[in-house]
Amino acid sequence: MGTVSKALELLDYFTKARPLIGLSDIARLADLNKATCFRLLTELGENGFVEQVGTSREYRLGPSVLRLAALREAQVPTRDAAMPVLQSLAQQTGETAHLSLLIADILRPLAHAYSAAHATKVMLEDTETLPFHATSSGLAVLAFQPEAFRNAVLAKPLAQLTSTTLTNPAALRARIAEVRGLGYAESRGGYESDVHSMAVPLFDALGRCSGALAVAALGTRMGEAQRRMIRYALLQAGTEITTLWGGTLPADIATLWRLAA
Amino acid sequence: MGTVSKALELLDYFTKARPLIGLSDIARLADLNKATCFRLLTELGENGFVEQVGTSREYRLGPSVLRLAALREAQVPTRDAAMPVLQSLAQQTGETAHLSLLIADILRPLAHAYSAAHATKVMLEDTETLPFHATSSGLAVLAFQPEAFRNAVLAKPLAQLTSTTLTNPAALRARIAEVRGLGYAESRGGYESDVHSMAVPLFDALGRCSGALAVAALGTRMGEAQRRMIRYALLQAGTEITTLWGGTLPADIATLWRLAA
DNA sequence: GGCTTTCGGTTTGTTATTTGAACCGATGGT
DNA sequence: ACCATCGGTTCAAATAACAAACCGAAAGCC
Repeated sequence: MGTVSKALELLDYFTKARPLIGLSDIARLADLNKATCFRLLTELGENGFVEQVGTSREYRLGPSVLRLAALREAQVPTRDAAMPVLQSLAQQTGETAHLSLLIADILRPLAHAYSAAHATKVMLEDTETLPFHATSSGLAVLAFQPEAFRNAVLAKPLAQLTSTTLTNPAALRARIAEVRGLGYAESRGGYESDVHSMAVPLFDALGRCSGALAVAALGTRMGEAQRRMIRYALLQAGTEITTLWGGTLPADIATLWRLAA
Repeated sequence: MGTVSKALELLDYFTKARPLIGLSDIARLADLNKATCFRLLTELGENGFVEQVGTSREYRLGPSVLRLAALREAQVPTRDAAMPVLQSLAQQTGETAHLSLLIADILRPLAHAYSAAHATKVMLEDTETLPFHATSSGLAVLAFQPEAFRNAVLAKPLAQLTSTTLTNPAALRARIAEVRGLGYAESRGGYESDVHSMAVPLFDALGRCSGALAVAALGTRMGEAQRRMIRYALLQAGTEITTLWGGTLPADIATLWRLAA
């Protein structure tokens, strides 16, 4: 791995739960030599990607990322464009809606919207990564990736997150094929035991699947009628976001979604 | 300069006016060998910091920056916290308000707000960098930096942007000392000949000046009464934003502002 | 159609940067 | 007084980055 990747990877260790990291800590996390790590952090710091704070000299993300993100959104309004649709999806379904993006081969939540309809709702403030095999978003994305990508994901160890998580590669392949045939994915307690969710893939301008849109609800609320309602709202919202992104639905998906709606 | 800095610098060549850049172009811009540049871009791409688009394989900023910016704002709500104040400042003064941040020794606009009061207003959609010597924001920030920083800035060539731009280092030093004594800065056509502006410095939690808040108006509208009104609104808004950032005004500035208000 | 330029991308041997272990002084807990 | 750990530094050894030349494809241009 190149030096640049090592430096950029350091940025990935900052999360909501761990916003400040000391030199020794981050060196351990990244499995890098402390001196190397120091040099990388210094260089990141000189460019405003991290900054040091307080007397303990811990590092945190710097202001440079703000400028870049603003620029990216100005060019490709991914988040801003999707946000209203996401909010209306949450309100329509009365459940938690969230949108995730495939970034550097990892599926990451980008935005979420909650509904006020129920006192109990699925929260995902601190989720950093969505496992492909255990979430509806992951399955939806996986179903529309090149075979090579799927193989790479299924070749890695698959965590048994709950008692119902599917971890058998062969079984997952069958499941994914099914998702591809339906045009949407469903997960019943595969990520957290009492959460059910449904997701649809989202596509970019070249027809590649670049993310997923999902609705997550307590399993106890997921009756057949509710499921049908959510599926309908998801297909609508998925079409809308893909359109807003200037994306194109693959013809077969477009057909599937039209029939299901 | 280290490899990491070179890679990060590449990201800085993307601007609103130049959102897509080809390999050869960016190599020329950065004055790097094409092979080197290619490797850096590839590595940035693998981490989602840039992506290639279209048949011409040009590069643009990738989605990774979104995630990092969201994280940064969650930890240090710089932009989100300041935005409402900025908007109210624009509305109050009837002119264009903008906020800039000192990032890696460069003063960059982070956000701006327009007023609907006049059909003619100062636009700064495409401004990427604010020259320290020729803008009120620049002077305000410069006045409250360590001496070494000031020296470094004044040692570089200073562009004569308009007929009234001050470029003489000695004269600028006197001007900056004056700004330090007043607690705010003013520029009359130093950046664009028909634009006058006033700015106040903003401070972080350690009392370091980390940015500036400014109001820019057409010079023809900048009478004495208008200037007094804008100065008052600026001091209020500057205090407010510094407070929102968890920053502390240096005692002398706090006194100056109290007296001026 | 053929000539030239420029594009994104690749290859190569040489060179300079990155690396890791050991080392500092400071700090804090026992 | 001791030990562990912190952020940061040093320097020889190892590795990754570099520049130049090259490639096929596409785009002007005659």
